[in-house]
Amino acid sequence: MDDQVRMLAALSGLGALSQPDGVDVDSVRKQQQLGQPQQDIGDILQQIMAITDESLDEAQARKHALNCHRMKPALFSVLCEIKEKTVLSIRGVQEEDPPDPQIMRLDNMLLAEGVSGPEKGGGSAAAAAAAAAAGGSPNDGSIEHSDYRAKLAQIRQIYHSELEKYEQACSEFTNHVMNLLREQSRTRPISPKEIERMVGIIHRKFSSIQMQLKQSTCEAVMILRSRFLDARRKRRNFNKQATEVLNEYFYSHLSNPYPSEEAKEELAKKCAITVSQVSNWFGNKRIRYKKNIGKFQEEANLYAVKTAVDAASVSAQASQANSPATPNSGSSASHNLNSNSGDLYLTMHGLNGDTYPSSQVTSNLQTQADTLHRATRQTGGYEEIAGNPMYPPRRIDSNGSWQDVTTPSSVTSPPGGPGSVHSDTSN
DNA sequence: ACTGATGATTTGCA
DNA sequence: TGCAAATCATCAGT
Repeated sequence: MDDQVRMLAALSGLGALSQPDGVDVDSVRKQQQLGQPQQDIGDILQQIMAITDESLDEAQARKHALNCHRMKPALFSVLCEIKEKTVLSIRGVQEEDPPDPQIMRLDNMLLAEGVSGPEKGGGSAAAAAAAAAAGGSPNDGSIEHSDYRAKLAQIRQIYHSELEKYEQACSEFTNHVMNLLREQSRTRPISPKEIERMVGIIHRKFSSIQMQLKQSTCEAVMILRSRFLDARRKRRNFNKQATEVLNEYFYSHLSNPYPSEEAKEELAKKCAITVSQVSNWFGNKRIRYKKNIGKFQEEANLYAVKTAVDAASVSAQASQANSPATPNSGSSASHNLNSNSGDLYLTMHGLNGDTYPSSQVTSNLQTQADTLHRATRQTGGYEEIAGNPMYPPRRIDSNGSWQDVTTPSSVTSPPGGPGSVHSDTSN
């Protein structure tokens, strides 16, 4: 306690000594020049410090006495000057406070993502971009779109409610501190500038909380976006119809399952997927078929039936239109995606050694296919039915090429032959 | 939770 | 550049 008194006494002296720095202490000097000993100030300070040791009533009485003391204004003025000087020196170091670039960046980002911008629709552009980049069918896109928007709205809501809480807490705390300072300003010198500075400090402290909030919101948006933009994460199986179309093409071009660019485009259109998805599908299919032909044999036979039935019905229609016609006239007439004939039809045709009246073709093919289907189920493997004429066994040659064991590839997939829309035979 | 299927990506090759 | 092969990540059935 005595130390403090000495310090304060010294401080009061400092006020007078600081004269060379241009600090105006006229009032003190006047008091001193008027014969008031400096000791008086020391006494007052001593009394102030002693207040804390006394009971409340006593302190109140002392306080009143001090407030009425004739030296009080002088002391107050000295303290104000000292404080002003200290504050100025602190301000000189700390006060430079340009808008935080980090906050600005976060604000811009939140605005761009539609989190902090005008209500609703702000995030639609980002959502659309995400949905578009994710690819997939239009339906899926819209589902993703709404899903994305819903999640973004959720983030937005959390952000705004947290921001509101933050602002409320900030203003509450500021008010509290301001009231406290105002209250204290009655007993100690606190200038409005000092209050202002204190408010600034509080806001800076709170802005770090605000930055954290903005940062985590940005992170949440980024995670959300990456989830929607990363195609792998949002992988959806193609619908049944699309898979059927692709399989039909694959198995009807088994000797050379490499669709040309045009064929890919047409398949993509038919399946409502992208060309690259078609490429991916064929890439995967080829490799997986090659790895485990037996596993796919049943599937192959199923599609054989399907394509054969289709081909037969097409040829039936054709033969009805032009009476003396062979069954393959219909299928070979068109060798695009709709034909499904490929080398399969030739196989089926050769199987029976003769042409059928068109009305019988379908049922015969179906019967044979059923038998084969059963056989496949019983044997469950490619090896056992390798001799099955429904699908001539394929082998992968040393180059990894697709080759027909029974027929050279030049025969099964001639350029421009039935159902052959080949782009690359080098594989 | 486990597992096989499947669409997408990566890497290396010709 | 297109492909094979390996791998990843998710889906979907159990």
